[in-house]
Amino acid sequence: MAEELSKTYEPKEIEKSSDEIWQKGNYFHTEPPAKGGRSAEPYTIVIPPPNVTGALHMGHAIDNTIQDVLIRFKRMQGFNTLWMPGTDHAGIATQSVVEKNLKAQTGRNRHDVGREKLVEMIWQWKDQYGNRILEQLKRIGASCDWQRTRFTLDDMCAKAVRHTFVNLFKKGLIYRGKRLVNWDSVLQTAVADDEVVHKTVQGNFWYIKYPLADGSGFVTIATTRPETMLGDTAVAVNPKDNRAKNLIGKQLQLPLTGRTIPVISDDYVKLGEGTGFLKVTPAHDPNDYEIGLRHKLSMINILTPDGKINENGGKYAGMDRYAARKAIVADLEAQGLLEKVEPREHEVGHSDRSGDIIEPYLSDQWFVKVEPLAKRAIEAVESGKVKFHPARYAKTYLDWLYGIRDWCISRQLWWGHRIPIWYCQACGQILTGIEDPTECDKCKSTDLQQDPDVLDTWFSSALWPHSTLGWPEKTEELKFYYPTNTLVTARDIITLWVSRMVMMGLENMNDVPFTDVFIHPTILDGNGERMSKSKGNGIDPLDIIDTYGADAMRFSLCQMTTESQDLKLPVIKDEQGRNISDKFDIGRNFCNKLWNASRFAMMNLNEINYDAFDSGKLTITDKWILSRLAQTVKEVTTMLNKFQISESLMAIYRFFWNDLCDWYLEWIKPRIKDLSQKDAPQNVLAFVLDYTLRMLHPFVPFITEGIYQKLNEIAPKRGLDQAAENADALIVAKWPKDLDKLIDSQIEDKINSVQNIVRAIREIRNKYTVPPGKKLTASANAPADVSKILNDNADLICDRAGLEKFTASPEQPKPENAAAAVVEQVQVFVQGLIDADAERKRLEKQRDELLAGVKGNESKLSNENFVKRAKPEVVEQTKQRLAELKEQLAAVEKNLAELK
RNA sequence: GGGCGGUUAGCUCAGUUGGCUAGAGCGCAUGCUCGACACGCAUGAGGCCACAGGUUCAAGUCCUGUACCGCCCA
Repeated sequence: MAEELSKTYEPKEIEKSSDEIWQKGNYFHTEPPAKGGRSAEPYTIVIPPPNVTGALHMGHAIDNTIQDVLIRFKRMQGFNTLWMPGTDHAGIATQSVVEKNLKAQTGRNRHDVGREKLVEMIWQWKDQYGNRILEQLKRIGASCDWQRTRFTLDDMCAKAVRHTFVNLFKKGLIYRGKRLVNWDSVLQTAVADDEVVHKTVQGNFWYIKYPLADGSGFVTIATTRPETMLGDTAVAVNPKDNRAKNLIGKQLQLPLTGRTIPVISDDYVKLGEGTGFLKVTPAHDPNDYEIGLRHKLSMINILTPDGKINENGGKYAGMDRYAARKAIVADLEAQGLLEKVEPREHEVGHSDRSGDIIEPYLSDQWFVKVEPLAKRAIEAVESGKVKFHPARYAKTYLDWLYGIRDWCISRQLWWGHRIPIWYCQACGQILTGIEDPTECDKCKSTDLQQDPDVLDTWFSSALWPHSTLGWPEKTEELKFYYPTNTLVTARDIITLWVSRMVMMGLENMNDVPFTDVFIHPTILDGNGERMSKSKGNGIDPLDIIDTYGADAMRFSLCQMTTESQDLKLPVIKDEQGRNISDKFDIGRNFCNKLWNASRFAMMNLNEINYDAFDSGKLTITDKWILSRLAQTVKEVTTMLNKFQISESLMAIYRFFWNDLCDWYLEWIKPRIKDLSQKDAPQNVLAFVLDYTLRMLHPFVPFITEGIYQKLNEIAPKRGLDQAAENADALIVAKWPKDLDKLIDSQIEDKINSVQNIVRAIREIRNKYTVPPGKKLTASANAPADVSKILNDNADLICDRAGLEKFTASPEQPKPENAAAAVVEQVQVFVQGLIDADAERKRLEKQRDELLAGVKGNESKLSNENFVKRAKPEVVEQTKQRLAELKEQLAAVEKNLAELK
């Protein structure tokens, strides 16, 4: 005999026991059919690899909950499902954490300890904290195939990176060039465009005079970065600028340097803006760089890698760039060349990682020539091979790819995939290869030196969907699971990662990496701000799990996953001072309700006898709940396939709470205790509970698994026409299907009428504050067909409305001292209630509402154009509606008149 | 500067291709310890759908503009 469920829902216990069941059954693991796996259609998701030394935050929680919902749904539908987990080495983030620690603990920097030692330290750090986040993901129930966990720096991924680099290099798609890069002077590395955040800062516009070399006057330029004048190689004007036209070609004396520079004309200078004269510093400004190329200007670098002025800065050499700015301004002022200073707000790029102001900096970098790759990636989305959900995000992706620029892939870091390029020290030849070269293929020298830089982390992440499956080897996994199906991620990563995966997938595999991209909302705090550690407004998912339970958190997150782009979670503090949010109440309340409804079921299913059950003898309520179940299954299945996470969950919520708990469970209470009647409601209840658990399982896996196990003990045989196949565990139970034959709209209409009568009577009871235990008598005046339905189901009405007697008939007059209500075509009379004032108030309110409805519909119908142009069925509907309203109005008015 | 969103009940959000009296959860009010559940039950109050125009018989929904908020790209 199975024991009863505990009185209150204890998430911790059930999370533990359910997880044990899943581990024991090894249900998360999968193999392709060629290696003994289930032969079924594949369904694959690759996890967006979180930072290996990161910690779980709400973004991970929602992202991975959604992936788990999809994977569990597809697993139950019978697909051979693979959810590939893993982590990303996060080059800059990880290295800078270790460097910071090193500095704090020993005062040394990376150059003090050297490359080999530092990399060793980072690996140690990774071994200590790496996978912490994966352990955390397990707590939210992520059913990843953990046996396949990958890391972007592991051998399998490294091999893919090497092959990709060499292939692209040989195709001429990787090249080295001197380019202006975004330079982070603190981390001393180039960073990608997308690692630069633009912030508005308060600065100045310095107006500086540049004298003409012939002494005939001067021109004035304005700049926010006066120190860059040390690298100026021209001053530009717009060719159509009449004031400046005659100066084109003349020489200027560049102050503080002793150099002369020409005045040139270039369209880039906008007419009528600023002073009309633009200083050109090709080595330290992207626009000036373009101008420099057009006019073949020399490019003078004035900075050292750590942000100081270099030897080209004359007397300012060695000064920090901001100290130099002060000194230069002071010197200009002393020489009378500073015209004025204006405070000015302007945009300045800051490093996402170090926070330092980014300097455009001319240096040798490796680039991927992206255009040919981008072309195919654009085509993949435009042709519909890759679909975004919601569809509007395709535009973000396409806009970025249309305007794409070459991708700087080298990083001056030590943590990452080292660039597989060697320079021959004897002849300068550049070598690469799948294997490390030992001698120069040109001069046979063995004096080779590898490029010190590593690759951008996104380079390896871009390969994730195929590298994790074993590419370049033609593994069974790769053959079976690639292309994957769905990628679930946030919108801020569409350009950075999604587009690059599509490009690389097409390049290496000649096929897209996934067919659907689901973009979920970004989680913000109650003020609409991004959650972050520094702001202290972040919510830790583990705190939520401790407070509410993992299922409650999942439920709430899914319930909030609509098509909106942001998801606000107002933050409150709990007693321990932790950040939580009462938005999770809905999930906790739901889980508690599910637990208790199941408890009720278990308490009443002990004597269940499947063999005595005759599905031909179902009552109207049995048929009704089965119809509602079938309808819900249909909707949920459709919606989940369209990524409508919230809508599908809420459909189950409404079915479970508003149909099953509010009505069906109450209606069967008397029957289930009656030995002569109990077989039908018990078996229907077991069946409905079973199927409800199945539908809910992807969303709230722990609690549903726990309840399912109990159900298997208590009611091992269950089903309708035949006993259903029970699974050992809910996680591998079959997703409900083929229930459409149970949908019966006539029965649903009948029960709906019954419910409306019950609600009307309850309203009267409430208005008259009738004690809940007091039984009343009620009657109804209704057309013959409706009367029949109501009389047939009088016991259902009496049970739920607290009546001892209910009868309906077309001739029923209003009894003395009765309160009256009008519902659809029915007048309900509740006897023995005699508060004329309250009654009048209630009826007058209803009369006013009806009157408004009548007027509205009448005015529509008196409009010729409406009758003429609206669709006939709409006109017909309106007429019918008006007739109904008028009828109800008449009934209400009659009742009002009789009150006097 | 360019692009994409958002603005609906006190709060957080739904609202399919325009068409019954615009919905949910939380919160609020009133009444409820009847053997599943007070993390609950019943009932109720609460909306100029940001603003201004336009299209249409009909606009929360489509179009134009304005304001504010957010994100992405430069």
